[in-house]
Amino acid sequence: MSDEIKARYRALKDAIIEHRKSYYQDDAPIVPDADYDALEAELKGIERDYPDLIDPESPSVTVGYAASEAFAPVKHFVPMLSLDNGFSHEDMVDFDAKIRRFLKWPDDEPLIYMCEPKIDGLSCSLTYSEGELVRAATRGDGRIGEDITENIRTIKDIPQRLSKPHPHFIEIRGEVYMTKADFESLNRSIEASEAGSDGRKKPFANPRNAAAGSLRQLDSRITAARPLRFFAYSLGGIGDDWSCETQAQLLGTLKDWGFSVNPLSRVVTGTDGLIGTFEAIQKIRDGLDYEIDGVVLKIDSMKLQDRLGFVSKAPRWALARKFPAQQVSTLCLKIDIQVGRTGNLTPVARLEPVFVGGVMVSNVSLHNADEIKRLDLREGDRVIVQRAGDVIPQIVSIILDQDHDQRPSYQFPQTCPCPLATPVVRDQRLSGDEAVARRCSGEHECPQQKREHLKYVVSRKVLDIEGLGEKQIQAFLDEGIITQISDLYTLKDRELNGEIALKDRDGFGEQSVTNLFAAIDKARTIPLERFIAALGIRQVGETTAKLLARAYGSEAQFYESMRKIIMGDEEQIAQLSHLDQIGPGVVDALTAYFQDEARLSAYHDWRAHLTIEDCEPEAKNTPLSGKIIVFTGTLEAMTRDEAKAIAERLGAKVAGSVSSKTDLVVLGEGAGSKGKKALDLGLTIMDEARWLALLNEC
DNA sequence: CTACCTCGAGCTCA
DNA sequence: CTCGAGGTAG
Repeated sequence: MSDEIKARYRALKDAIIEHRKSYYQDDAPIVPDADYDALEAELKGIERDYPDLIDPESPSVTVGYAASEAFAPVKHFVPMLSLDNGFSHEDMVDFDAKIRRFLKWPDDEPLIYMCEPKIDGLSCSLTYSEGELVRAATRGDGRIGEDITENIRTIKDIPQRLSKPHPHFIEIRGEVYMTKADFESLNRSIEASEAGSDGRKKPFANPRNAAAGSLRQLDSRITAARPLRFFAYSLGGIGDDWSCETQAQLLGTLKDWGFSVNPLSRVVTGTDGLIGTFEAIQKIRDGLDYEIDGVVLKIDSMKLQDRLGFVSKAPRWALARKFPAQQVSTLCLKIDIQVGRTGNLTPVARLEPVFVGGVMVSNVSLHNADEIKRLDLREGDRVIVQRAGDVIPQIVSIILDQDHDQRPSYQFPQTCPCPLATPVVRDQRLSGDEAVARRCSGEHECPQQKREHLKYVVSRKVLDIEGLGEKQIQAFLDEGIITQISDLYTLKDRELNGEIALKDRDGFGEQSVTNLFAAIDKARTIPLERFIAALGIRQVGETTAKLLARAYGSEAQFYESMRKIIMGDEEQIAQLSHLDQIGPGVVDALTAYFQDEARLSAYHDWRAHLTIEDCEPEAKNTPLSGKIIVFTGTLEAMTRDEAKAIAERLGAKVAGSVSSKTDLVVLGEGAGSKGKKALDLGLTIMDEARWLALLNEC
């Protein structure tokens, strides 16, 4: 971080303090309010991007301007990652084996792990500057969370100030939770009071939701009245004046600083230790006064953690071993078919509502017809339901009762559930057999598909038209106010010339109409990738749309190329197929879309109302981006796996063998034929020392 | 998939 | 006060 930013930060801080003094104490402001606001905004921006700069005396910290600050986005200094999940002892053994392989760890030497109960609460990151709590944030997407500092300050388990000695800057991570006992008594008091002290009259569904709800409170006095607690368990960013050797040592230090750490955490040896501790914790689970959903296993040594690093979004050195999901039985009342925005048909089981894993479940996706066949599920069957992988409920099996055979086995409908009752079809796979998924053959004619498509188009992901939700869209379609996307853009004119009267509709008024028109006007300009995604071409979701947008750059290019492709232009087809991640399925889907007259005309109708922004090709940010690298021979400083992981993190691809497509060959000790081949092909070659030097540059 | 909080707007009744 | 919508969490 540059000294300029530090200097600017200090200057801003001093200026704001000065201005506040003159405003509040002398009642004689020396700058206009707007200028003052700009200073505060700039300070806030710097603090957001560089949390380690935050001075405990900062005006943003010392004065509680809570209301405007609540839930503002904050960047984590170090991202908050998720953990890989394990569901069996075997997964734990694999976890251990993978680490051994990666580290080339000697077979006769067990690894040391830390096992900690996995608290079922909300993860949270606390920033301390010079030992003072200056910022608390939710996890968010892992990179950017929400500012909940004022609410976190009300939690008695969390020290406002760290005991000494402490680093000058540190991010501490942990879990906010509520004990079962506190949850019960909170709910009792909510039920007892006519309208609770904070107005809430519905009891919470489970301790985690109670904790989550309490943290999202705008008025931190309400949060203060809720019995929240906190267990600290890890670090994010940290100043270089402090370090520790092991996770065990870290937990000890966290305790010294004044945090609660979970008393059940244990250092164990090897897979026997992992399994034993997991089982021990599982045994006492129900007796604990807080909910846990598994055990987190971590390599205890920080040095090894560093060497192991990360795979995509999760550390290689940790595993969340989950307890088996709770299972309950209930009745399957009915099997409905849902129509997706591209016409995919998904069966959904409607259940007699049942309490599983902390919530009432009444709908469960059945994914496809094969799943129903596998379960042999029939309407009226009793079923076993669980919430898998934390969230999504699923039907595990049916309970075979006497009447099961009497009930008709489930027949996937031959026609779409929509009023048009269009025939249901299955796509041909390239291999010749049929895909499992069924689809409505009505394409955009199908009213349900149309509704889903429109819902998607107005959603945040595409046009981001606020105020048009499910209800209104359904109503607009029902009454023919909108029949296709382009009708959105004529709403305003039609309102003005009296053709329609939105403002007289139920739930609409002067204001809603104004807001809606403003939102639609804003949606006249969209980026190419959103436009492509919004077309609702099968196989083309957000990821593929982005890929295509990058490849073609502009709508004109994209359209021109598609037009050529449907004419059978081999060159264009080849160009499209050669894009990374684009398979024949996507090519087919694009072809089908652009050959369909009706869809094409909807395309043009919509296009006519839009300004479509070109797509900038992504900047190559590291010297290794997109390069194909081959390692050969024995590397000294790191294992092959590590080298591969590092290279991939920098955007390179690692190949197993040398070819003319290879960009770079790294020669280790005793390199053989690959090195020779690379020489023959005249490729860029470097030894390990050069490679390490290159890494340092990245 | 469900639960929870917040917000804006409209509705209702004094 | 009630409703729909938007957003977050796991």
